[in-house]
Amino acid sequence: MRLSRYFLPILKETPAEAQIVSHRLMLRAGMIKQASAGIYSWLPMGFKVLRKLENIVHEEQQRAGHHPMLMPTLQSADLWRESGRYDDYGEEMLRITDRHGRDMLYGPTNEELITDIFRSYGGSYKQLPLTVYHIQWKFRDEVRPRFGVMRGREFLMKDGYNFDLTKEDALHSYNRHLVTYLRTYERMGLKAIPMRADGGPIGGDYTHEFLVLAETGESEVFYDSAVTDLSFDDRDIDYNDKAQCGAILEEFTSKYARTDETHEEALFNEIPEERRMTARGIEVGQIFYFGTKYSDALGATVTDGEGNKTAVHMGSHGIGVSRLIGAIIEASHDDKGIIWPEQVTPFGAGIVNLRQGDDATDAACEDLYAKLTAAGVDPLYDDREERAGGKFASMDLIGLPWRITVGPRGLKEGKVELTRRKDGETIEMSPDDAVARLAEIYG
RNA sequence: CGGGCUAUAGCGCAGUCUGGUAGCGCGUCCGUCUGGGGGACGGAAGGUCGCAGGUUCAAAUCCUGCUAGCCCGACCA
Repeated sequence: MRLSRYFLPILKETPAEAQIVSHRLMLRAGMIKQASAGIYSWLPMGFKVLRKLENIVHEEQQRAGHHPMLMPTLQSADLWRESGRYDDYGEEMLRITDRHGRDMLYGPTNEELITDIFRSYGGSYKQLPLTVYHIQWKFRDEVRPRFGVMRGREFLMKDGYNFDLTKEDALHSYNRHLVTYLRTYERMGLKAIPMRADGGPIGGDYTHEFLVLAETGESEVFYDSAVTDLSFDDRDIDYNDKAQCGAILEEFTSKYARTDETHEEALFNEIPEERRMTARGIEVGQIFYFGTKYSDALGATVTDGEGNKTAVHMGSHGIGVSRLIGAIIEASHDDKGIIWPEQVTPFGAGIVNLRQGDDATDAACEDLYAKLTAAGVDPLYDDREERAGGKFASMDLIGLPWRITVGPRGLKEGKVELTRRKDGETIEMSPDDAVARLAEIYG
């Protein structure tokens, strides 16, 4: 992409409403624009990152055999009356009346709808196990939306639902989801720690939240430092292997790690003192096993091998996809701007032309742009009539992991500079070497 | 939902107390010089001062009502 042709409204000054760093940087980097309280438009670069996150979620869900689908944002109140949650959910649920006077709602989650779908076609245990999911906009009418996309009212969430014949099978689904989540967050360059959680309005005894450690996190967390040493490292997983998934759950959840909601001081104090950590975290996902709560309420049954009707065991699992962008920025930035992990960066590298209009420099940049594009690096070429300082500041702000700096001085020696955003490390090399290097990084 | 606050040009702000022809910085557009970390100079465009009503010869400014947004707390993916 040529920056001169892109829609990237970079702000030099911070809009007054933004308090936390991810919100400020997202506004300044031209990723989002507030439409009303807690509701945002996603501008091209923000949308690009959002799509990348969605893709990672899709890939990891489908790798585990979960099926993508799409349910509507608007739902009928009838289903929610049937489950009893129409009244329980309270003011957070946005209620709407259509022209016929029918009560509708903008879905805050989809347990009812998916259970209704399942029961409509259900019947045999032979269909099980089944896990379906979708990535769809949700609405929760927060009393006080804030922090940009971190606590919006409208937000993009991946929510998945598993249907199993027995509790044992459903717990395997639970474990399997934990594994997919570990891998998903790792692929986004995030360290998200599973912590024992509270069921909340969705309910259920088995539930873990995934938290990204960050100073601005909304939850206070308590954990054994041994959990942050754990690393998933792209293991080869057989998602049907109950023992393997169970072992991973055991490995990642047996150490103490809890939010303030479930924290128990006595248990915490059993950890050796030097490993007792208190910090703040951003919740980016949660998994639940809630048994037959919804299948009982809504009559979602299957016929088992002996001809008896039995309620299916269910679980649900969510990832706050739009919130993740905020979480990634909170976890990865400096005073100059965002520092994107390579896995989710909107563009693989930036090309900074220090002397726009100089024939040799322009030609070198064009050549780099073409080669990087061909190599799949997806470069952003800053071809604006700007001075060097402005271009550097813009690149630092939007936070692409790599920058190629092209100027007449270096070109005389046949060199450009390759700079890593994370630490500013700069190496001079030939343009072709820079292309090869980036092609390898993103290959 | 309790408490606090804000609304003036695309963004950040001053002007409001004490009513009298709406300003600054950044950004934008044009030109010249410049050219490796937000450069200089010259010129230009851009505002029913959140909305409605009232007081007044005169309202961004005073009064009333409304709307939107922000912050702290309680609550939440």
